[in-house]
Parts: sequence; structure tokens; C-alpha cells
Amino acid sequence: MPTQLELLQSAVLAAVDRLISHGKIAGEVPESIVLDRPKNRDHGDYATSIALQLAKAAGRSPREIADLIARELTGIESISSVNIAGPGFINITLNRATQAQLVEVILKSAGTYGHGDALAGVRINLEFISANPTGPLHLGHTRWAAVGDALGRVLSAAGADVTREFYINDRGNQMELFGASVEAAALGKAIPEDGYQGAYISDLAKEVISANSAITQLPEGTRHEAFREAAYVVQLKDQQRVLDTFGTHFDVWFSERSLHEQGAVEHGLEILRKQGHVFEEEGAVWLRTTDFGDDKDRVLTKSDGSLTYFSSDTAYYINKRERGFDICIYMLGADHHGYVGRLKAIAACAGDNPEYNIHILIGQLVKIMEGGEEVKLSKRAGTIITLEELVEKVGVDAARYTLIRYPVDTPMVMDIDVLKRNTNENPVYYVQYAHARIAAVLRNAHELKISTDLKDFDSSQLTHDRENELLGVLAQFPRVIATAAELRHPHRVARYLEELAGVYHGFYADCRVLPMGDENPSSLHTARLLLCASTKQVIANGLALLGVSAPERM
RNA sequence: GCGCCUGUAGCUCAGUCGGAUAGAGCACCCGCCUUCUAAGCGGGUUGUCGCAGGUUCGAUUCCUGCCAGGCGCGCCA
Repeated sequence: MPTQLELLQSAVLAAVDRLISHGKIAGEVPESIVLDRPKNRDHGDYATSIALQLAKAAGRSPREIADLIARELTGIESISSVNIAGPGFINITLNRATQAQLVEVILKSAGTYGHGDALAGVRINLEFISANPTGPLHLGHTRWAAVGDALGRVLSAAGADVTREFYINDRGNQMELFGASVEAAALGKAIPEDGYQGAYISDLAKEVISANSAITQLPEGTRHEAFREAAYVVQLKDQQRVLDTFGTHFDVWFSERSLHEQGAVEHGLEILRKQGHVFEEEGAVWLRTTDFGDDKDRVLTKSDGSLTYFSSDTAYYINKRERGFDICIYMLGADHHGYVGRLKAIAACAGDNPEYNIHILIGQLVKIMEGGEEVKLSKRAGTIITLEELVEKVGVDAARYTLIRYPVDTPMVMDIDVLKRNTNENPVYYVQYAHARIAAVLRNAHELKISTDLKDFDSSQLTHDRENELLGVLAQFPRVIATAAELRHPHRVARYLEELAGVYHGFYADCRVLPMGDENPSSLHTARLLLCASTKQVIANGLALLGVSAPERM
């Protein structure tokens, strides 16, 4: 069911098309028409600068062209007036009753209102967090846990087939150090140099021993491996448990080891050789990533025959593509932004389009304030804040929402004290409150037995400025989702919800929804109730995309 | 030195196919609960959109240079 906005866009486009094909103005027909919501309400419901854009090619003044377009638009039922303003803006005011038919669209589409097909048929692999299984998830991972999950939901809502993937770095030096650290803690020995400190190591040691008390009696060689494997399993399960409580779900937990076990590295190397970007020098095997803009070439196999981490990266990328993903999205911390060039080069070396098949998001770091001061995060000093601790302090909804509402390339500051407050310094409550408020109105309406049946909906009742404004914002939702998906900007959904909640509160203050006292229920009451219901639906849909709850009561 | 990100109100930050008078929250001041949730609403105050050029009918937005801050530049993982 097309929305009013879509119908209007095609109407304007058709008008321009007619003018050009009839030779009334020169130039080419644009692909689409951009309709803005003017900031100033006097400028109508929608505005377009299309006449200004066409003026140059047409060789005529923008106002003349605007005038021609405006004339084409007269007589369209849903439009109540068309005005030309300023240098040649076309301001369109909609017929309010037809605009209000949006309520029906929303209530019929329900949970899928706003969803679209912009990314239909596109298979996306969304990789995020990918922490080492050698410790708890900390604040840096938490931003991705929230944003990555929300982005996955947004991409799905735009029609993409999304697989969320967590890459487990369960191979290499860090794993050995981790195993050795837990082993040392279990045996009461000193943690090795460069090993993992932290109280969680001794907790892990205790847990490993209680599950298998004979482990300390094993001969040294097998004991070391046994500790590493047992601690790995416990730590990974802990990460999975914490993410589960945070509402972040993964479709695939991909083990780096399994990549090596299935021979993916050799296979990847073969692919790259065929593409002709592999060479040998000084006893090592290199990938010529400088062919595609990387700073320097990268080593795949070291001169001692062992594999670099980079070789796993190449194999992993190729593996993803062979599993059928069109686009591989990586979400990395700012401390890894040096990887962007080489990752893109991997795609190019594998014969892919680095502008399409691979997309790397760099997330700036999160600072945290508590008690008015910045908490310095340091593994060594033991002042890391884990995801779990953050949730204990502020709750899942506030944590997720706050992390999501900023673009990831902005360094952000989280103030724990603010997040603990139940005031609207906490935008999540502002949005949730609007939802709960509507839920209360609907409950009351049910008690008063006022019809909320769509059959009784009379769109011509909704003529108040506040109603019009609210409808206008509700109409934006599909575009917000499409843009958020296209730009990988889930924060736009949060910002939109804040605007919607604000406009709803304004409507609520000026438009009485339920009958007062012994007033008889009228079709205006029903119309407003259904407008409320559709607003509630959109807030719920938006919050669902963020993985934040939409409470019925607060 | 090279590369990436950031620089918008007192504070935290929005603002991408370039559009009309640059926004929100917080903070500060003033109003609004004898009927739907005041976690709310209305009004007031606040700007060299880092600086300087360029492209354009039009630039916070695009280009160049500069300044300031954060981060990164291993045959480490």
C-alpha cells in the first residue's frame, strides 16, 4: 500500500515528465523527486526545489518552471494547494482528509509499517564485536553490541537477508597466554609476563577445577592444553550469556580455528594467486595490497613458514564471499582503523569491488563518566568496565539506547549518573513514555467502549494542525528506515523516535482524545484514538529496531 | 612524516543526493495538573556552524590549504 508521500512523489515526477516530453521545457527527466518537510510550517506540508535544479538546463527562470509544474499539479485530489515561493520552491499542501488515510496504512501494516524492499535480495554478512575469548566483554565491545545489533535489524527491515556473525579469535598467541594465565592461577603460581591479570582469571581457574578436579594432576604438556581449552569454553559461554541478556543475537559464531581446519587459508591463497597479486620475497609470501591503495604490501606466510593474522583475514573474507554474501560489513574500533586499507585491498585482490562487496565501519571510542569524572579504562590497572557491569548500573534499555543514538564515528561520552536517572535527560524514557502514555489512553478508551475499529475511521475528522503535524512525521518513517539502512546509520531511527515522541506530546497537550465527563463518544474521538494507535505502532516498530522495549506502563 | 575520525549554543550532541530564518536535550528564567500518565506541554535567553579561500542562483553540507584534539601506521595478535 503506497503512502501519501510516495503518491505525491510520483505525481510531481509525472508532471515534470509531461512538461519535458511535451517540449514545454528543455532538459532531462530526473530519476526521482526529493520532497522535503519544510522547517517552516507556512511553507506547506512538502516542498521541492526541483524547479531550481531544472532551471539551468531549461534556460529559463526557476519561477517560470515552478509555475509550469504547479499548473500540472492542479486538479490532483490529494493536493489542496500549490504555492511558489522564494527563488522557485514549490510548496505543496495536502488535503488533510486524504493525508489522514495514513492511519489506515499504518494499522493494517502493523509491525511491518516502515519496512521496505530497498535491499531486497541482497545477502549481507554483518560481523561485529568479534572479541578474543580471553576475557569478559568490555565497554568497547558494548558499543558494537548495541549498534551492530540495531544495524542488523535495520538492514533486515530494508529487505536485506542479514547474517550476524561473531568471529572467535580462538587461535594464536593470545590463546596460549590466556591458557597459561588460568593454569598459573589454578596452580597458585605467578601469572606469566604479559599474561592476563584480573580477578576473572582466578574465577575461571576455580570454575575449571570444580568441573574437573583431576585437571591439575595431568602431565605438564596436556595440562596446559586442557586448561586453555576448558577456560576457553567457559569464557566463550560467558560472553554468549552476557550478549543474550543484552538482547544481541548472533546467527553464526565463527571459529578462527575452524577456518584453518577446513583448509580455508590455503584455499584463499590459491584464489589470490589466480588473481595474480601474490609474490614471494625474502622467504615470505606477500599479497600486493599496494595495487589497491594500501600503504604497504602485507605478509601472508612468514619466512619461518607460519601464517600471519592477515592471512586469516584474507581467508575469512573469501570464505564469507563463498558462502554467498554479497556484502561483508565489518564493524571495527577506531584503534583498528589502520585495517581499512588492507581489508579493502583484500577484496580487490580477490577480484571483488571494494566499493560494494565490503563495507567497513569505524567506531570511535566511548568515554565513560561517573561521579563527575572520566573513568580511565585500563586493563593493567583493572579498571575495565564490562558490558555486564554497565547493564547492572543502568539497565539494558538505557545502555542500548544511549549507545545507539550517536553516529559511530562520533567519540561519545556516557555519563553513568545521568543514565541512572529516570528523567528526560535520558531520551530513552522520553520515547518510552510516549508509548506508555498512548497505551494508557487506549486502555481508558477500551473501558469507555469507544470504537477503535477501522471501519469507523473517518479521516476527514483529523484537521487540527497538531494532527496534521503528527501525520506528517508518521509518514516519514519508511524513509528513515531506508536511509538508516543505506547509510548504515541506525542512530537515525533513534533521533526520529525522539522527534515523533515530541510531536505526539504536543498533539496530546492540544487535542483531547477521549470524551470529557458525560460527553458522547463521536467519530472525532475514534479518529483521534486511531491516530494514537498508529503512533504507538510506529514507536513500537522503531524501538524494536533498536532492541529497546516499548512498555505499556511506566 | 603519512593516513583515518572529530571541531555546530554555557554543556552533551543532531543536521548527505547543497536549499528558505542552523536544531534538540540539559542548564537558566516564566507559565500550565478540579478529567486521557506533569518521565509531559507552552513561552523566553543562547551561535564567527574551527580559520581562510574556491565551486554554485544558493555551502554547516562539496573541493583545497591551514589550525586544534583523538587514534593508527609491525614477517604482533
